[in-house]
Amino acid sequence: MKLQVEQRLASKKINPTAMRILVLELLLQQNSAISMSDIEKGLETADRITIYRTLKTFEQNGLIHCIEDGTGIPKYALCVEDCTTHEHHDMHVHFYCNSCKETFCLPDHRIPDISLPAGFSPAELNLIVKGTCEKCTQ
Amino acid sequence: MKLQVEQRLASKKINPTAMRILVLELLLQQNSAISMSDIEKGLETADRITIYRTLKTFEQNGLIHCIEDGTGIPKYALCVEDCTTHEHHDMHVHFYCNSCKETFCLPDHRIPDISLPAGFSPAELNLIVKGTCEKCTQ
DNA sequence: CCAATAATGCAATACCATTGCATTGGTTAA
DNA sequence: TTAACCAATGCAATGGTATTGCATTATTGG
Repeated sequence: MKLQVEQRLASKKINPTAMRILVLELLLQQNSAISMSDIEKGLETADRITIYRTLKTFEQNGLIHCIEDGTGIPKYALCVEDCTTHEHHDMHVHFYCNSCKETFCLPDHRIPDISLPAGFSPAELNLIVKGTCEKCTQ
Repeated sequence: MKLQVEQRLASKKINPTAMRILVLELLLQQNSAISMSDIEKGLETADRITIYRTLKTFEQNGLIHCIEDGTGIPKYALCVEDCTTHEHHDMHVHFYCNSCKETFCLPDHRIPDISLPAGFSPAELNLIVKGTCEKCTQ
Protein backbone atom coordinates (compact mmCIF):
# COMPACT_ATOMS: atom_id res chain seq x y z
CA MET A 1 0.00 0.00 0.00
CA LYS A 2 2.32 2.67 1.29
CA LEU A 3 4.92 1.45 -1.13
CA GLN A 4 2.61 2.06 -4.06
CA VAL A 5 1.96 5.56 -2.83
CA GLU A 6 5.63 6.31 -2.57
CA GLN A 7 6.28 4.86 -5.98
CA ARG A 8 3.61 7.06 -7.43
CA LEU A 9 5.26 10.10 -5.93
CA ALA A 10 8.67 8.98 -7.12
CA SER A 11 7.40 8.44 -10.64
CA LYS A 12 6.48 12.13 -10.73
CA LYS A 13 9.79 13.19 -9.17
CA ILE A 14 8.21 14.27 -5.93
CA ASN A 15 10.07 13.68 -2.68
CA PRO A 16 7.96 11.32 -0.57
CA THR A 17 7.63 13.25 2.66
CA ALA A 18 5.23 12.22 5.39
CA MET A 19 2.80 15.00 4.61
CA ARG A 20 2.78 14.29 0.91
CA ILE A 21 2.12 10.62 1.51
CA LEU A 22 -0.82 11.48 3.75
CA VAL A 23 -2.30 13.86 1.21
CA LEU A 24 -1.86 11.43 -1.66
CA GLU A 25 -3.41 8.61 0.36
CA LEU A 26 -6.39 10.81 1.06
CA LEU A 27 -6.72 11.66 -2.61
CA LEU A 28 -6.56 8.00 -3.56
CA GLN A 29 -9.50 7.27 -1.29
CA GLN A 30 -11.77 9.75 -3.05
CA ASN A 31 -14.12 9.02 -5.87
CA SER A 32 -14.82 12.68 -6.38
CA ALA A 33 -12.71 15.81 -6.55
CA ILE A 34 -12.09 17.54 -3.25
CA SER A 35 -11.16 21.02 -2.14
CA MET A 36 -8.27 22.22 -0.04
CA SER A 37 -10.44 22.59 3.01
CA ASP A 38 -11.81 19.08 2.53
CA ILE A 39 -8.25 17.85 2.80
CA GLU A 40 -7.62 20.02 5.81
CA LYS A 41 -10.62 18.44 7.53
CA GLY A 42 -9.56 14.97 6.47
CA LEU A 43 -6.16 15.24 8.07
CA GLU A 44 -5.79 15.84 11.77
CA THR A 45 -2.31 17.21 11.84
CA ALA A 46 -2.03 19.32 8.78
CA ASP A 47 -1.48 23.00 8.36
CA ARG A 48 -3.51 24.75 5.67
CA ILE A 49 -0.51 26.35 4.03
CA THR A 50 1.40 23.12 3.83
CA ILE A 51 -1.54 21.47 2.12
CA TYR A 52 -1.79 24.41 -0.24
CA ARG A 53 1.85 24.03 -1.24
CA THR A 54 1.62 20.27 -1.39
CA LEU A 55 -1.23 20.54 -3.87
CA LYS A 56 0.68 23.10 -5.94
CA THR A 57 3.61 20.71 -6.08
CA PHE A 58 1.39 17.81 -7.06
CA GLU A 59 -0.23 19.91 -9.74
CA GLN A 60 3.04 21.15 -11.19
CA ASN A 61 4.34 17.62 -11.40
CA GLY A 62 1.27 16.26 -13.12
CA LEU A 63 0.07 14.09 -10.28
CA ILE A 64 -3.23 15.88 -9.81
CA HIS A 65 -5.27 18.38 -11.74
CA CYS A 66 -7.24 21.34 -10.56
CA ILE A 67 -10.90 21.70 -11.47
CA GLU A 68 -12.81 24.94 -11.51
CA ASP A 69 -16.33 23.61 -11.24
CA GLY A 70 -18.08 26.94 -11.14
CA THR A 71 -18.35 27.15 -7.39
CA GLY A 72 -15.26 29.32 -7.27
CA ILE A 73 -13.60 26.82 -4.96
CA PRO A 74 -10.88 24.85 -6.74
CA LYS A 75 -11.18 21.09 -6.49
CA TYR A 76 -8.40 18.58 -6.95
CA ALA A 77 -8.37 15.06 -8.29
CA LEU A 78 -5.73 12.58 -9.34
CA CYS A 79 -4.76 12.54 -12.97
CA VAL A 80 -4.90 9.34 -14.92
CA GLU A 81 -1.64 7.47 -14.79
CA ASP A 82 -0.23 8.46 -18.13
CA CYS A 83 -0.91 12.16 -18.16
CA THR A 84 2.08 14.40 -18.55
CA THR A 85 2.61 17.73 -16.91
CA HIS A 86 2.01 19.81 -19.95
CA GLU A 87 -0.84 17.92 -21.41
CA HIS A 88 -2.97 17.13 -18.39
CA HIS A 89 -5.43 19.90 -19.02
CA ASP A 90 -8.77 18.43 -18.12
CA MET A 91 -9.70 17.36 -21.58
CA HIS A 92 -12.45 15.27 -20.07
CA VAL A 93 -15.78 16.19 -18.60
CA HIS A 94 -16.43 17.16 -15.01
CA PHE A 95 -19.78 16.72 -13.40
CA TYR A 96 -21.02 18.86 -10.53
CA CYS A 97 -23.97 17.52 -8.57
CA ASN A 98 -26.32 20.26 -7.44
CA SER A 99 -27.67 17.98 -4.75
CA CYS A 100 -24.64 16.54 -2.95
CA LYS A 101 -22.30 19.30 -4.20
CA GLU A 102 -19.67 16.81 -5.24
CA THR A 103 -17.55 17.11 -8.34
CA PHE A 104 -16.76 14.01 -10.39
CA CYS A 105 -14.24 13.41 -13.12
CA LEU A 106 -15.64 11.56 -16.10
CA PRO A 107 -12.37 10.70 -17.81
CA ASP A 108 -13.99 8.38 -20.33
CA HIS A 109 -16.19 11.11 -21.73
CA ARG A 110 -14.11 13.26 -23.94
CA ILE A 111 -15.24 16.65 -25.09
CA PRO A 112 -16.41 16.68 -28.68
CA ASP A 113 -14.86 19.09 -31.11
CA ILE A 114 -16.34 22.54 -31.08
CA SER A 115 -16.43 24.73 -34.11
CA LEU A 116 -15.23 28.21 -33.26
CA PRO A 117 -15.49 31.48 -35.14
CA ALA A 118 -12.63 32.32 -37.48
CA GLY A 119 -9.56 33.54 -35.64
CA PHE A 120 -10.27 31.79 -32.37
CA SER A 121 -7.79 29.01 -31.74
CA PRO A 122 -8.47 26.69 -28.82
CA ALA A 123 -5.76 25.43 -26.50
CA GLU A 124 -7.73 23.92 -23.67
CA LEU A 125 -11.30 22.82 -23.07
CA ASN A 126 -13.17 22.74 -19.81
CA LEU A 127 -16.66 21.33 -19.73
CA ILE A 128 -18.65 21.36 -16.52
CA VAL A 129 -21.93 19.53 -16.54
CA LYS A 130 -24.20 20.35 -13.65
CA GLY A 131 -27.10 18.20 -12.63
CA THR A 132 -27.88 15.26 -10.42
CA CYS A 133 -25.42 12.46 -9.88
CA GLU A 134 -25.92 8.73 -9.76
CA LYS A 135 -26.33 8.56 -5.98
CA CYS A 136 -28.70 11.48 -5.69
CA THR A 137 -30.93 10.37 -8.53
CA GLN A 138 -32.04 7.28 -6.66
CA MET B 1 -30.96 55.36 -26.66
CA LYS B 2 -31.70 55.84 -23.02
CA LEU B 3 -35.29 54.92 -23.74
CA GLN B 4 -34.25 51.57 -25.12
CA VAL B 5 -32.20 50.93 -22.01
CA GLU B 6 -35.13 51.72 -19.77
CA GLN B 7 -37.42 49.55 -21.82
CA ARG B 8 -35.01 46.70 -21.53
CA LEU B 9 -35.04 47.06 -17.77
CA ALA B 10 -38.80 47.35 -17.69
CA SER B 11 -39.23 44.23 -19.78
CA LYS B 12 -37.42 42.30 -17.06
CA LYS B 13 -39.41 43.99 -14.31
CA ILE B 14 -36.45 45.93 -12.99
CA ASN B 15 -36.97 49.45 -11.71
CA PRO B 16 -34.96 51.79 -13.89
CA THR B 17 -32.89 53.69 -11.37
CA ALA B 18 -30.01 55.91 -12.36
CA MET B 19 -27.39 53.43 -11.25
CA ARG B 20 -29.01 50.53 -13.06
CA ILE B 21 -29.22 52.51 -16.26
CA LEU B 22 -25.55 53.36 -16.03
CA VAL B 23 -24.55 49.76 -15.41
CA LEU B 24 -26.72 48.47 -18.23
CA GLU B 25 -25.38 51.05 -20.63
CA LEU B 26 -21.88 49.98 -19.76
CA LEU B 27 -22.76 46.36 -20.32
CA LEU B 28 -24.30 47.18 -23.69
CA GLN B 29 -21.03 48.75 -24.80
CA GLN B 30 -19.01 45.59 -24.16
CA ASN B 31 -18.24 42.91 -26.66
CA SER B 32 -16.81 40.68 -23.98
CA ALA B 33 -17.87 39.68 -20.50
CA ILE B 34 -16.65 41.92 -17.71
CA SER B 35 -16.07 41.58 -14.00
CA MET B 36 -17.48 43.57 -11.14
CA SER B 37 -14.26 45.52 -10.74
CA ASP B 38 -14.23 46.30 -14.45
CA ILE B 39 -17.59 47.95 -13.97
CA GLU B 40 -16.37 49.76 -10.90
CA LYS B 41 -13.50 51.21 -12.93
CA GLY B 42 -15.81 52.07 -15.80
CA LEU B 43 -18.11 54.18 -13.68
CA GLU B 44 -16.84 57.19 -11.83
CA THR B 45 -19.47 57.49 -9.22
CA ALA B 46 -20.30 53.98 -8.29
CA ASP B 47 -19.96 52.16 -5.04
CA ARG B 48 -18.72 48.58 -5.20
CA ILE B 49 -21.55 47.18 -3.12
CA THR B 50 -24.20 48.87 -5.17
CA ILE B 51 -22.74 47.39 -8.32
CA TYR B 52 -22.63 44.02 -6.64
CA ARG B 53 -26.30 44.19 -5.80
CA THR B 54 -27.22 45.65 -9.15
CA LEU B 55 -25.60 42.70 -10.87
CA LYS B 56 -27.37 40.26 -8.56
CA THR B 57 -30.66 41.88 -9.44
CA PHE B 58 -29.91 41.78 -13.15
CA GLU B 59 -28.93 38.14 -12.88
CA GLN B 60 -32.02 37.14 -10.93
CA ASN B 61 -34.23 38.81 -13.48
CA GLY B 62 -32.57 37.18 -16.45
CA LEU B 63 -31.04 40.31 -17.89
CA ILE B 64 -27.45 39.14 -17.59
CA HIS B 65 -25.72 35.89 -16.90
CA CYS B 66 -22.70 35.12 -14.79
CA ILE B 67 -19.75 33.28 -16.27
CA GLU B 68 -17.20 31.36 -14.30
CA ASP B 69 -14.37 31.31 -16.79
CA GLY B 70 -11.89 29.48 -14.61
CA THR B 71 -10.12 32.58 -13.35
CA GLY B 72 -12.17 32.50 -10.18
CA ILE B 73 -13.42 35.99 -10.94
CA PRO B 74 -17.05 35.99 -12.07
CA LYS B 75 -17.73 37.77 -15.34
CA TYR B 76 -21.05 39.15 -16.49
CA ALA B 77 -22.59 39.55 -19.90
CA LEU B 78 -25.99 40.38 -21.29
CA CYS B 79 -28.28 37.52 -22.08
CA VAL B 80 -29.78 37.21 -25.49
CA GLU B 81 -33.13 38.95 -25.74
CA ASP B 82 -35.40 35.99 -25.40
CA CYS B 83 -33.81 34.15 -22.53
CA THR B 84 -35.96 33.58 -19.52
CA THR B 85 -34.88 33.66 -15.93
CA HIS B 86 -34.94 29.96 -15.37
CA GLU B 87 -33.52 28.84 -18.65
CA HIS B 88 -30.75 31.29 -19.23
CA HIS B 89 -28.04 28.96 -18.05
CA ASP B 90 -25.17 29.52 -20.37
CA MET B 91 -26.01 26.82 -22.83
CA HIS B 92 -23.54 28.36 -25.21
CA VAL B 93 -19.78 28.38 -25.30
CA HIS B 94 -17.54 30.88 -23.57
CA PHE B 95 -14.06 31.62 -24.78
CA TYR B 96 -11.27 32.84 -22.55
CA CYS B 97 -8.28 34.38 -24.26
CA ASN B 98 -5.03 33.56 -22.52
CA SER B 99 -3.41 36.55 -24.17
CA CYS B 100 -5.74 39.49 -23.58
CA LYS B 101 -7.53 37.79 -20.67
CA GLU B 102 -10.94 38.64 -22.08
CA THR B 103 -13.94 36.36 -21.94
CA PHE B 104 -16.27 36.15 -24.90
CA CYS B 105 -19.72 34.69 -25.27
CA LEU B 106 -20.16 32.62 -28.38
CA PRO B 107 -23.94 32.32 -28.35
CA ASP B 108 -24.12 30.81 -31.81
CA HIS B 109 -22.01 27.84 -30.84
CA ARG B 110 -24.14 25.49 -28.89
CA ILE B 111 -22.69 22.71 -26.84
CA PRO B 112 -23.15 19.31 -28.44
CA ASP B 113 -24.86 16.60 -26.49
CA ILE B 114 -22.64 14.73 -24.10
CA SER B 115 -23.24 11.12 -23.23
CA LEU B 116 -23.07 10.65 -19.49
CA PRO B 117 -22.78 7.51 -17.39
CA ALA B 118 -26.02 5.93 -16.27
CA GLY B 119 -27.68 7.78 -13.42
CA PHE B 120 -26.17 11.15 -14.18
CA SER B 121 -28.78 13.61 -15.38
CA PRO B 122 -27.59 16.95 -16.72
CA ALA B 123 -29.35 20.21 -15.98
CA GLU B 124 -26.85 22.76 -17.16
CA LEU B 125 -23.75 22.81 -19.32
CA ASN B 126 -20.83 25.14 -19.06
CA LEU B 127 -18.08 24.93 -21.64
CA ILE B 128 -15.05 27.16 -21.36
CA VAL B 129 -12.66 27.14 -24.25
CA LYS B 130 -9.29 28.70 -23.53
CA GLY B 131 -6.94 29.79 -26.23
CA THR B 132 -6.18 32.80 -28.37
CA CYS B 133 -8.88 35.11 -29.61
CA GLU B 134 -9.38 36.74 -32.95
CA LYS B 135 -7.62 39.97 -32.07
CA CYS B 136 -4.62 38.35 -30.42
CA THR B 137 -4.09 35.82 -33.21
CA GLN B 138 -3.23 38.52 -35.70
C1' DC C 1 -48.09 65.48 -0.94
C1' DC C 2 -47.31 61.75 2.24
C1' DA C 3 -46.42 57.20 3.55
C1' DA C 4 -44.53 52.87 2.30
C1' DT C 5 -41.20 50.50 -0.08
C1' DA C 6 -37.02 49.93 -2.66
C1' DA C 7 -32.34 51.23 -3.55
C1' DT C 8 -28.09 53.04 -2.10
C1' DG C 9 -23.76 53.87 0.49
C1' DC C 10 -20.87 53.15 4.39
C1' DA C 11 -18.91 50.09 7.63
C1' DA C 12 -17.80 45.78 8.99
C1' DT C 13 -17.18 40.83 8.46
C1' DA C 14 -15.65 36.57 6.60
C1' DC C 15 -13.31 33.64 3.59
C1' DC C 16 -9.76 32.12 0.65
C1' DA C 17 -5.36 32.44 -1.88
C1' DT C 18 -0.78 33.76 -1.44
C1' DT C 19 3.79 35.22 0.33
C1' DG C 20 7.77 36.13 3.80
C1' DC C 21 10.41 34.34 7.11
C1' DA C 22 12.14 31.50 10.60
C1' DT C 23 12.53 26.62 11.89
C1' DT C 24 12.87 21.80 11.13
C1' DG C 25 14.51 17.69 8.93
C1' DG C 26 17.04 14.99 6.03
C1' DT C 27 20.99 14.34 2.78
C1' DT C 28 25.70 15.03 1.33
C1' DA C 29 30.50 16.11 1.75
C1' DA C 30 34.49 16.84 4.47
C1' DT D 1 30.58 12.22 13.18
C1' DT D 2 29.88 16.71 12.23
C1' DA D 3 29.12 20.73 9.36
C1' DA D 4 26.76 22.68 5.68
C1' DC D 5 23.16 22.77 2.44
C1' DC D 6 18.69 22.35 0.48
C1' DA D 7 13.95 21.11 0.68
C1' DA D 8 9.87 21.09 3.34
C1' DT D 9 7.14 22.82 6.95
C1' DG D 10 4.56 25.96 10.06
C1' DC D 11 3.40 30.47 11.74
C1' DA D 12 2.26 35.11 10.86
C1' DA D 13 0.78 38.44 7.90
C1' DT D 14 -1.15 40.39 3.66
C1' DG D 15 -4.35 41.19 -0.02
C1' DG D 16 -8.36 40.63 -2.60
C1' DT D 17 -13.17 39.50 -3.14
C1' DA D 18 -17.82 38.26 -1.72
C1' DT D 19 -21.30 39.23 1.48
C1' DT D 20 -24.27 41.23 5.15
C1' DG D 21 -26.21 44.92 8.60
C1' DC D 22 -27.81 49.19 9.11
C1' DA D 23 -28.80 53.90 8.47
C1' DT D 24 -29.85 57.17 4.79
C1' DT D 25 -31.74 58.50 0.45
C1' DA D 26 -34.59 57.94 -3.58
C1' DT D 27 -38.73 56.23 -5.79
C1' DT D 28 -43.32 54.67 -6.24
C1' DG D 29 -48.26 54.30 -5.21
C1' DG D 30 -52.22 56.06 -2.90
